[in-house]
Amino acid sequence: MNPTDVPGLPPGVPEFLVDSGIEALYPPQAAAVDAGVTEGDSLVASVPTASGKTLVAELAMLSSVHRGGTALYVVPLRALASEKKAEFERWADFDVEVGISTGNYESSEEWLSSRDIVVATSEKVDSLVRNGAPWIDDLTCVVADEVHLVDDPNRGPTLEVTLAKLRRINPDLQVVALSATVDNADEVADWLDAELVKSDWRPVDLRTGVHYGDAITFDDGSQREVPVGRGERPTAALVDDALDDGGSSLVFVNSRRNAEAAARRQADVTDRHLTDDERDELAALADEVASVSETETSEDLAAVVEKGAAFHHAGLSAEHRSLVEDAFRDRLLKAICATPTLAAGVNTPSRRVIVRDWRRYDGEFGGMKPLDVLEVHQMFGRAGRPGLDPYGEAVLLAKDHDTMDELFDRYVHADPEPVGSKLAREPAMRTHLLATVASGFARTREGLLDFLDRTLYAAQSEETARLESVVDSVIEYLVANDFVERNGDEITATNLGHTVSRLYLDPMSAAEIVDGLRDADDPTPLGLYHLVCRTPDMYQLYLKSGDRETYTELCYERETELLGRVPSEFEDVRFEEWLSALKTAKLLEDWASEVDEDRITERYGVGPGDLRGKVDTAEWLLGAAERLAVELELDSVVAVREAKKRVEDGVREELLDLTGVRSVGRKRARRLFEAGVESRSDLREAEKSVVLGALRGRERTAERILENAGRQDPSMDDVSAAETAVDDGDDGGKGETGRSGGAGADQQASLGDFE
DNA sequence: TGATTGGTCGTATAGACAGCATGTC
DNA sequence: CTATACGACCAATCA
Repeated sequence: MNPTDVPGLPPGVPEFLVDSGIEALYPPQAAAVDAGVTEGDSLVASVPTASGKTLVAELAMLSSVHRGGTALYVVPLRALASEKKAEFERWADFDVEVGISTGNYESSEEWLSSRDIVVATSEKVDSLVRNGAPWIDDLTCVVADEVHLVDDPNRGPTLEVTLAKLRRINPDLQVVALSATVDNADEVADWLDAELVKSDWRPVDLRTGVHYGDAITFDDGSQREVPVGRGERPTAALVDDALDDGGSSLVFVNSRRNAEAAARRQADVTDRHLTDDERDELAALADEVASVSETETSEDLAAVVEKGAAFHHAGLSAEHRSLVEDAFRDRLLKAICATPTLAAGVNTPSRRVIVRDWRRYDGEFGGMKPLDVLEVHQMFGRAGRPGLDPYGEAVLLAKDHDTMDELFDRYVHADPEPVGSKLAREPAMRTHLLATVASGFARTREGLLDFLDRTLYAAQSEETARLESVVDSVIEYLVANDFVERNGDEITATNLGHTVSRLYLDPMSAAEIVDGLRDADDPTPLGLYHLVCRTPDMYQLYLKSGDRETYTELCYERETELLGRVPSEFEDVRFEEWLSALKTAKLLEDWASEVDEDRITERYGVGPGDLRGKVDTAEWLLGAAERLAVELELDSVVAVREAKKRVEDGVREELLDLTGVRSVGRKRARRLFEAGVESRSDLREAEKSVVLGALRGRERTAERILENAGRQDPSMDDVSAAETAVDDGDDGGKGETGRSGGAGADQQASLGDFE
């Protein structure tokens, strides 16, 4: 089928497709068109990664827009949202405008409602529905990307419920669900009243196999010799072998530490294959990587990047990740060693994929648990770059013959697991039942059950008894915590319940916060950080060896600051969790006390990405706590707001006025303060030479800051920097800056003890 | 003698959405 | 209750 044969597209689009090299549709794409995706019919496409799913979605959305509608593209990750938005912007010439809406970035409200295509995460869509965004009612087409994630215990139910709500709001809505190949795609299609297109077709040949001894054995029985030298590791031999053919490698391992260690070893291999030009480019890239942050992670990454390899995991900052991903896509980096993040994230295809570790530690399982077939197949799916590689290879590693047989059975010749709804789990129910009541989708127990009948859970499950019993116990919980009220049969959300639903909080988090704040007289930042850290919406840090003692001690030392009653050290299982929350809270307190980033990452054994993540979540939760305090007219509002501002800017109290000035962050604010410029008004009146000195003689920066502070004459012409007492950043590892009295001083004492 | 190999022991274990209102060094 | 790999350390072995 040719693009010109596709009905329903805006004029010019088929020709545009042909011009951009798409002369014939891939078979699954043609099947989707035959099933009516461009004529408003719903569809489930269960096809391999990189087999042209995105074009199917684009055809559906373009045709829907052409008929005068608007489309929504739902993704599981923020990074994917920006990737897709950029991709869809190629339709700008056809008057199709694209907007984006995620937690950290959003096109403005009225602008968004004028878009033809909006890209958003499933949580954001859920939140938009809860907050009654008007344009949601006018949608004509929704695309759900990676719909197999309904199986995810944490986030799957959100996708499931959101799709159910969108369909209820608009019964004529066209739903296009894109899925990896799963066993029971037909059930998903039944649920969505959609046609099913199922295919194994791939544009680039994929060969999967197992390496054992000195060769890879592929699924078709063929072999490729890849001898492993004496003392050499199989992974290194495979990376080397791929490079001999001019191909890159993507290695999946099961822990961050392994990713970093393996990347160091691979770097020695990739280093041997570099041209002089590549070496220059890599040196520049390494500099860029190193300058992202002054942390060990940054240095370690730069050290391997220089040799053409990299590691990739969630401890990296967003900048690190995109630098690595882009350079790998540009074929500058020859090998990446990654945790499973990469398999689910943005598009990073590679000639060869090596799944080195196929088991991962799982605390609940109590040991090393084999990865799901679906997960491994997702990794396999990264092999082969369309248009660049003649074929892709995915290889598992076996160290003995039995393992080889097992891997063939378990992964190479196996079908992926069926996906199943996780909606009946209580944490998911808590959030979604409250939201369903609060946004008026149901007003009674029966109404709730009726709504739930539209979900995948109901479509998959014969008996509803389990669902009913979870619903009942969750209603009890919501009533007991004053989120909903019962009047006879009717269930309505209280004001508090409405607020919690709109804030997108887990009701259990809200209950914890409300309890803690009610108990609080004059809460300290640490007390508030601990409060939000022990909610289920915050992932806590692990306790490492020795941490138990450290934080038990800290817990007693600062017991008066902690909100609520400390669980008993000896009787209560919650004590452990209380300590992890304390460790996490302490990290936030360090951050809000201007401890350097590298100091924090080292002290808590986390990466810069984790630090950002914790700070981000704390910001969100403290913002929510502030709103709750306002709602309940509690005295702690001011204390919460200040604690929030301090994590947001990463500074002590006395710098908050300065960091309120645009382009002044934690570093510059501290330098200015130390030079005697202590507030926004000081900035307007201070001696210019002092300001310039504090800013290390950066004239442009100084001018910008003075201007932002509202100074009349910001010009730095003819001003020379004054000497300042501030030491110059290279502070010999002493992260804690600032000793000036006020609120900071009493905290300083315990900080010292903590070392 | 120094380099390489081989054993034990201790230790640590993937990921990341959301409100609101704007912007680091 | 459940596993495994890595790195650090130290001892044994070989050129």
